[in-house]
Amino acid sequence: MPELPEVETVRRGLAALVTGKIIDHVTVTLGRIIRTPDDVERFKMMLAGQRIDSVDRRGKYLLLGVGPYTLVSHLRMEGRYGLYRGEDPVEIHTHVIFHFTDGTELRYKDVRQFGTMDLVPRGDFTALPGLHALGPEPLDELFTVDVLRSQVRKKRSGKMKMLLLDQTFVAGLGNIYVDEVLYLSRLHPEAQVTDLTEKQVQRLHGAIVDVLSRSVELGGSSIKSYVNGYGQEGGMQHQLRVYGMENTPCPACGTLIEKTRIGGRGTHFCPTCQPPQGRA
DNA sequence: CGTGTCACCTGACAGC
DNA sequence: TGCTGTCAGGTGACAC
Repeated sequence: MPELPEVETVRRGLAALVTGKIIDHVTVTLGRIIRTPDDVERFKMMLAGQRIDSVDRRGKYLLLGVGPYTLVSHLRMEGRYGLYRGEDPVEIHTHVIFHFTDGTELRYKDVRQFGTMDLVPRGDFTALPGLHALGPEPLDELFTVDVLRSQVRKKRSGKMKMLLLDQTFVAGLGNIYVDEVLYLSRLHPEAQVTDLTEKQVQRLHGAIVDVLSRSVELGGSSIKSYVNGYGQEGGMQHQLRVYGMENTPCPACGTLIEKTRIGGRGTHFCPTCQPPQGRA
């Protein structure tokens, strides 16, 4: 489900819905979701009585400030949150429920059960390598062409598709937006990182910022099941140029969009606008 | 270090 | 109808 724009949309919803609420107690019906601490009972004890005082995001991670802790939540493929009244029937695939003192509940649902929660000392992410080693935040004003260039120059080899999926390179891109960014940059997904020209680095920077910021504005892409904290779909799926558009004409040149498999991930591109040699 | 494969799960869908 | 195989927005472990 979620890449940066979807997680940011969820974050905004949660910030409005649960900031200031006090957790009375927590119910966990699928212990696997809770990674830290390793004892689920301890997880529940630590959260009882705490107030949610912030909802932030880093890359694809949601960061809830709860008393002396940060609750780090990763939705992986299909995790989603919703605010319910206590008397609302609990839907299938609900695995964690935060019961608030006002009678409402924040529920975490996850069909594929891939999502994770880690409760760590506030701001201390050293025990979470995936979060700790995250690359620059692409919608931060500090993410300049210079920053992107230095990230690119760190790489000795590799294909563009793999580079953009690497969360230590730039945080928050996933399979949808990587394909969209490569299309807008006119780069073939198998182009070699080391072959990037200065001009291509600049185009890449512009494409990353453009695609992600447009998607955040539209509330993300709803491809299958994604909805925000209010249960609403996003609007970015209607603006995707190549993802999921195989065998339809490229909006720029009319060539049929192709779908292949690179690094095990479905990869969509226009063979004309994104030639293998990567000139233009 | 890079890359390919698999595993973690369930559900949707195509094809037989 | 039902079976089988494939695929899905992510990441981490593992083998070369």
